[in-house]
Amino acid sequence: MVIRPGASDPPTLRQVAELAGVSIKTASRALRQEGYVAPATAERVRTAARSIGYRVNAIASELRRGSVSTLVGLITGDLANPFYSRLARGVERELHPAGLQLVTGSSEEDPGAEAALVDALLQRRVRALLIVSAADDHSALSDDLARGVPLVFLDRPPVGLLADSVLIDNAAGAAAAVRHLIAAGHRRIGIVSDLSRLASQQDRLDGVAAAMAAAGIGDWQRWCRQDAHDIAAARLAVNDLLDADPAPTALLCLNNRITAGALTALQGRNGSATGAQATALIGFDDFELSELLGVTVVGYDAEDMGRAAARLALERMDDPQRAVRKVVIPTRLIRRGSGERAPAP
Amino acid sequence: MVIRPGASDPPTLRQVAELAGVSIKTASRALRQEGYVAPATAERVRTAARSIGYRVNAIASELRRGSVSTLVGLITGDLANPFYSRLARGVERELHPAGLQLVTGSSEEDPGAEAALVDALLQRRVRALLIVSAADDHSALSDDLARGVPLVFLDRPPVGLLADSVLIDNAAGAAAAVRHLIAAGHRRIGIVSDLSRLASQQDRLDGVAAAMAAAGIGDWQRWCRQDAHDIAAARLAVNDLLDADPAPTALLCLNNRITAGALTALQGRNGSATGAQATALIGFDDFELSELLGVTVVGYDAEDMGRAAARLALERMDDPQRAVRKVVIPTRLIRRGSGERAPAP
DNA sequence: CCCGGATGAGTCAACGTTGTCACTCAGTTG
DNA sequence: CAACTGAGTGACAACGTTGACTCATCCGGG
Repeated sequence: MVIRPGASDPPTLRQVAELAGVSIKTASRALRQEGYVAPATAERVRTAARSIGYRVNAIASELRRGSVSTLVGLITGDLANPFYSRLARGVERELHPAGLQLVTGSSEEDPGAEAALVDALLQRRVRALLIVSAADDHSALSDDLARGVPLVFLDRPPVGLLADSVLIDNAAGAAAAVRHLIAAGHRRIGIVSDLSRLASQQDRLDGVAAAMAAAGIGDWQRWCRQDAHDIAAARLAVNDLLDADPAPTALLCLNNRITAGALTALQGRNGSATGAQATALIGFDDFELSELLGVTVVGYDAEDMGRAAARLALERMDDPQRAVRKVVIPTRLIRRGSGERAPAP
Repeated sequence: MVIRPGASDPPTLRQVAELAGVSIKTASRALRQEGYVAPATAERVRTAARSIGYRVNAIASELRRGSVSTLVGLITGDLANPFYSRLARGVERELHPAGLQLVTGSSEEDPGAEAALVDALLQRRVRALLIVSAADDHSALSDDLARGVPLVFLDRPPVGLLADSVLIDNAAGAAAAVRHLIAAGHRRIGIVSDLSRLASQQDRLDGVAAAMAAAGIGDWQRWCRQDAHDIAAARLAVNDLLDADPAPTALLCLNNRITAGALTALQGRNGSATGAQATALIGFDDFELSELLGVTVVGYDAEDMGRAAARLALERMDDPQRAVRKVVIPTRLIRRGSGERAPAP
């Protein structure tokens, strides 16, 4: 036995009851305001509880009530990415009024780590699981889904599984951006995307392809660079594109990190990321200070995505049998200058 | 009784044991790799567990083992603020190898909401509680602290309580910024700060006062604006300052939101936030794209703060009796141009 | 050949709470 | 005045897991 001075066990209901001179059950009733307790007794119990700093043991309480916790799990790729943190805020704000709490975990985009997290959260009997998945197959979760654990896929659709999801209208947003650039006179448009295995990136590329095809541009893939997963890789990819001959006159960056990398690359070349002579630029995902930088983006409300996902989860808790739903978050082209530049003559 | 088709209870150890034809305890031993189980038996148990999708019930397990969860609580003001989300990432990265999980909650800077969150997390028997507190008194937590719950205060020090903390070297950072501006020739320096009740803001103002005094500048408070809690308020405050007569020739913004507001205000006035003729500017807190914008800042490593806090918590779990520690995160003046501009003639 | 230790397995209680049932005692009703 | 009602209270079991025991068997050494 290890002696840990200063570390004593928290008070239990039994101690409160003894102090108040009642049975455990009466103490429980008094604290939970169940009724059928004489006002004087209830007051004695409350005083006793306060005096020893009693707090119900949620672990015991949950076990007794059938192992249903008040926790909801959220798995993302990286807590510090503004997109994910806005998602998280939306989720949290929607859960809070329902008395639920958020447990977060980062997969760092690693399917193995993600599976381990899912497992840990389900062991903890979370009430629902919201997940921005890095995995390319989710059939392993079908048992849990069948068992009634609300499962909501965010940003990337479930594969091999029928579950609720909240997705961005990726293809439409990317297509609109391409059309916007083409309308400004561009024909050579550099496309930079993140990991090609991510469905969201694929969808954006599909949108690009559709818009290019509609405009009769066949060789766009010459100026397409994929798998730029961090800012540094994006910068390299953009520099590579701009060194091509002929170089693209416009850039479309398929997520916020890539846009940041592109801005850095452009600044390195022109001395200014936003100079009037610079290459036209549209970024997918809005970002802080994008307005200040005059960057045209394909925006959407990330916090609202989180809220929508949380709502889907809450609704499924109420009715496990309802039809599977897919919420599509619309995108909006926000013109700020960088996407409206005509190609250099 | 409510019928909820499709929602069945998750499998228990007892079911695994029955299926494998062993006792519950043997099943437990096999799954937990405790030893003293014949290889063939262990394999039968594992197969049974897999076939029915068994997952230990962490709630029951934790109760049995003394109500110690593997959760660590983190309370911040706003999940989506990049400062907090970096903190969270640091915490999470340090906790993960220790097998602990992060539960997050936002107080929205409201002491009442914060108290409710603390209560909920302690009811859940979190292993430790990390908190960026909006409250101005923490003596209510002394019971829990005495009971051995590791409590770590982040960014803002504990009041009325002796507990571990991780603080930024606010006064030194702010003083360095002021000295830097003075060295560039400025005498009228506008200061904009967030809620004055926050200790971190007070400390930064103390640093400002010290540096001003050392330079013999006595009337600096003329150009000091407080309680600018969001970007819009900061923009207003900065505009107000720049309309003063005489106007300040430099600005020091005491957090990241204020800097964003100031940049917006400057852009509104000059057409460009970074134009060479603009007012000099230094921001406290580094931010994404600050390099791109050429903004001089007082920076520090927020992720490292989170890691340090998590480490303090882990160490206190090992030794509840160790002396209270305060980790001070150093700041660094990062010169990017905006803080090096001389006053307009 | 018997004893001691290692191995494999099972029984039982307990963690702290809450749902169910049962009991007591006033007060009311017929 | 017996039967009934309901407020107030308590005893007990159970949630699912695991630690502390116990028990049987087998094997090697003295």
